[in-house]
Amino acid sequence: MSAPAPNYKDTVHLPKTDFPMKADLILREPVRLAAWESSGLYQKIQARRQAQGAPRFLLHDGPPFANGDVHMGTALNKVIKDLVLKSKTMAGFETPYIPGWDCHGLPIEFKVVKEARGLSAPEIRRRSEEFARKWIDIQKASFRRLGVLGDWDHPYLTLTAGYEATVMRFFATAVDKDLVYRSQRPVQWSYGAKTALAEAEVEYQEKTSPAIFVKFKATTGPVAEAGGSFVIWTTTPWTLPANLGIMVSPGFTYILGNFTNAEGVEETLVIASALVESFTQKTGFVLDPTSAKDVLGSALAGSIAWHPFLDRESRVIATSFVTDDTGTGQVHTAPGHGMEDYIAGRENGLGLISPVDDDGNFTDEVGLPDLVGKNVFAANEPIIAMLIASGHLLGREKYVHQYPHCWRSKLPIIFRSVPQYFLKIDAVRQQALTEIDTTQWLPPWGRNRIYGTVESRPDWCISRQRTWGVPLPVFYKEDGEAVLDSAVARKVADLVEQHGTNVWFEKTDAELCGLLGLPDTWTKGKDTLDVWIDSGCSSIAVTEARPEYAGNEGIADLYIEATDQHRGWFQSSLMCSVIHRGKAPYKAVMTHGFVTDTSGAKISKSGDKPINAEHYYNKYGADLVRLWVSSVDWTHDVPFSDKLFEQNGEVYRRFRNTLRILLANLGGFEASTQSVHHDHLTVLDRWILERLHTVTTECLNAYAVYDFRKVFITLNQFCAVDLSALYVDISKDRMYCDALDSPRRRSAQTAMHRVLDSLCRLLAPILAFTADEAWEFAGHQDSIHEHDFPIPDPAFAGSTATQQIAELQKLRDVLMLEVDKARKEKLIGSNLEASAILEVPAGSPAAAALAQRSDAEEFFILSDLEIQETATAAPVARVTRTSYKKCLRCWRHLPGIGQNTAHPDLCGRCAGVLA
RNA sequence: GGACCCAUAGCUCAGUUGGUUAGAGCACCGCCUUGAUAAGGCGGGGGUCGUUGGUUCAAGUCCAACUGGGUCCA
Repeated sequence: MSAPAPNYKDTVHLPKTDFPMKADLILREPVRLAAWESSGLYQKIQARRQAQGAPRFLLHDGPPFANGDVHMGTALNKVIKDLVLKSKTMAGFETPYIPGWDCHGLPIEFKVVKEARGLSAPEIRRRSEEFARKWIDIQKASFRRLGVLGDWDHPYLTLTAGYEATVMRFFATAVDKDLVYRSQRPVQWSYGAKTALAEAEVEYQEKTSPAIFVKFKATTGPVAEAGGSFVIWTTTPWTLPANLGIMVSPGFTYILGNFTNAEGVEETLVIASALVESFTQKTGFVLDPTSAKDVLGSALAGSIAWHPFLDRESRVIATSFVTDDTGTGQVHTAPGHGMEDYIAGRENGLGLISPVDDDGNFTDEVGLPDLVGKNVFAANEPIIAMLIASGHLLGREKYVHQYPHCWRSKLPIIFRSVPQYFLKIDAVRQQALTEIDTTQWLPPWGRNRIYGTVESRPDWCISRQRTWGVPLPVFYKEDGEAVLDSAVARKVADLVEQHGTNVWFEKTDAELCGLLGLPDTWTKGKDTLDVWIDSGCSSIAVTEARPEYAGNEGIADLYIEATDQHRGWFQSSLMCSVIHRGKAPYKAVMTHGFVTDTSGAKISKSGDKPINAEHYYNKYGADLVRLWVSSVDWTHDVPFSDKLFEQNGEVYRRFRNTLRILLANLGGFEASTQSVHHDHLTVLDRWILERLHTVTTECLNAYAVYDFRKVFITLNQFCAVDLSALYVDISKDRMYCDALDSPRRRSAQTAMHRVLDSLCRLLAPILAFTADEAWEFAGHQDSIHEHDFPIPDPAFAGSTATQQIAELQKLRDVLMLEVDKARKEKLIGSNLEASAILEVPAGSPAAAALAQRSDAEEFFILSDLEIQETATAAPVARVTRTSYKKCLRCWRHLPGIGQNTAHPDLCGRCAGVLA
């Protein structure tokens, strides 16, 4: 007879929102991005700050090389920059961002030349530019897709005429300051790429070299008087034809004595005393102790020895370059083939021989007809054979060491002397070092990295024998004399600014001289400038020149690149800036680690499979990539794997669902008219706002020091622990079942509204798309990115509610343990079916926290709770199944159900709501 | 060989100026929930904090050495 129970579900205020649970980032992000771009979001953001007269924060973009896809390392770099910019923006700064690309250089030219041999210089350059522009477009699309905001329509490119002219004018400045010279000097030469290489273009790889002990007959000095020979040890036999000397250490003690090997060969030799034992071990020559005599290195210096296979003397000199860890304590010196050899040779007037051509083959100058035209490494064995034949080889071994290789051709480099142009580093070194110490380095150990590099770096070889680059603006007279004239360089720069650098390559010598008003017999140089000069000039060509940056005088607040740039761009920028304006181009420099595999080994390097960023933003969405970046410790290398990346999917879902439930609970809430004054908020609401105050403060502090990981962790825990597990769960009863405008419900909505607003703002730099989406569903017409970070509300700076809730949480833990036992014993199912007795020590803080019984019941999400103050030392809980009836609307089991005749199945509260 | 960095749960990491029983997220196991549901809640297992010494009433935390991993430079 009884009528079916009314369906009370329709009377409950369930959360309601159109904000989708499923993110569909791959579909939604591009739509939002298009809206940002078509509305000119970046420009609006900057314009707003300009109108406010906001302070400027200038992040100068380091130009990635326009070559290849955006891999996770590139994405890491760009997203970190964007996190900095977005957070600085929201913290109140004007943050103009002009992205750039490094366009010239060997890697591009290498690919172009590989595809087609025998191209003319202008054609190589045309194809190189096409190649660079293709990759700029591809990379640009990736960076935009990742949500990086900036002036993408007006980036800076090092290949534009204006930029190239600036580079030439910088060269002119250096000439004016007498910092440029031309010299035959050993340079690191790649015969694979046929060019000199910069420090940063060299990578060390393991190589096995033939190490040999070679006898040099003494002709004068103490060794000659004993009828003996000097002995050198070298891993580069091919440099012996260029030998002009033997270095010894003046302080070492040398043993001069008779040595005999197993075959009975007897030699009178001189060996550093510390190395006699290893010499014997490696060559089999044993010293006869009775013949041994000590000679000090300083006594050997000045002797003359004779070259083992050329009709030439080799002078013994004393230097500080000799070590006693390997070899014989006597160092083969070929000034044309090594930096230390060169310095020693110059100081001692040895002269210089460098009989090797661009291809790494011996020239006529080598003095041995059989070797002419042979690659130097292929000449090692013939030279060794010759030494054996003449009896000059005392021993040989295979020697495995780290040897410098060309970063492009992967071939071992050689030291070779060719006429090159150099920048005098000594003239600016002290200033550069001083500037390093006025710069802030993040992390701090970066200071030592660059300081050491700058302290020890030799003069900067700035010429390259390449085509795809800025021409080195020098001419040569008929007799070959180079004209280093800043006025000429500036004229070339003006010409280039008008017509582009191709004019240099397309015009004949005579045409060019005509255009520049030079004698028509002069010829143009064939070198280009090192690309590190290009990018090193960006503070002149961009930071100082772009109107957006006017007023900064070329000094940026921050540079951000990977840690390898300490010896790359950070250094070249510093040197160029010190030469140009006597100051560092940056106030602070931040470096991040490399993306590595999970074992810590470098990936995203040529040779290994690069991890393409496109794969990840197309599969998971840009916000997932951004979230991953924010979760990572950029001060060290960043391990990466699919599994690690996907771990963040769970975190993302938590953020999204937290935003969603807040939005859903706020449906129909008018904050301006329906908010509850903070004096009338419930303890629970007060508590979450106190937590929000703390979280906001922590996040703002973390953003200020670029500690995005701290923001990530703080917000994740706030959402997971405070909001999801506690606040949202606990407030459900009043949100769903109270009257729409009950004070407790409005109190919760007041708090939730604030939490949502702050959460969107704090998340915005990281979840650029999702935070904006939530912002839209919260009823805003504009973008979250046009707003500021939340300001912590001092009304919630205290901790009265926090302390009270902390007590309740402890009691909750005790209760939940028992509730869970009861559930596992099938005594109850839902927590609301429990009847709990909680004993707390009388007079304890816990007892005080329970003073508001209804708050406590709500907090524990229990309907039948009895509290007893007892003499127990610690709180104790007991749980049974409740005997109360269930209210069919709010599902709590309460006394008094059935008393309302209109709604016999409802509790008093619910009946009241429906009345 | 030189300089620097790192070492805490299966994974990624927190652990403030040394001070109760070392925490979080993810993963895993069990239960509840169908009114956040391609969600949510509760409970659980799991760590001799790289090793060995030292300072201290007290060390994951400070010092030294060592081991392992990494980066840069020779």
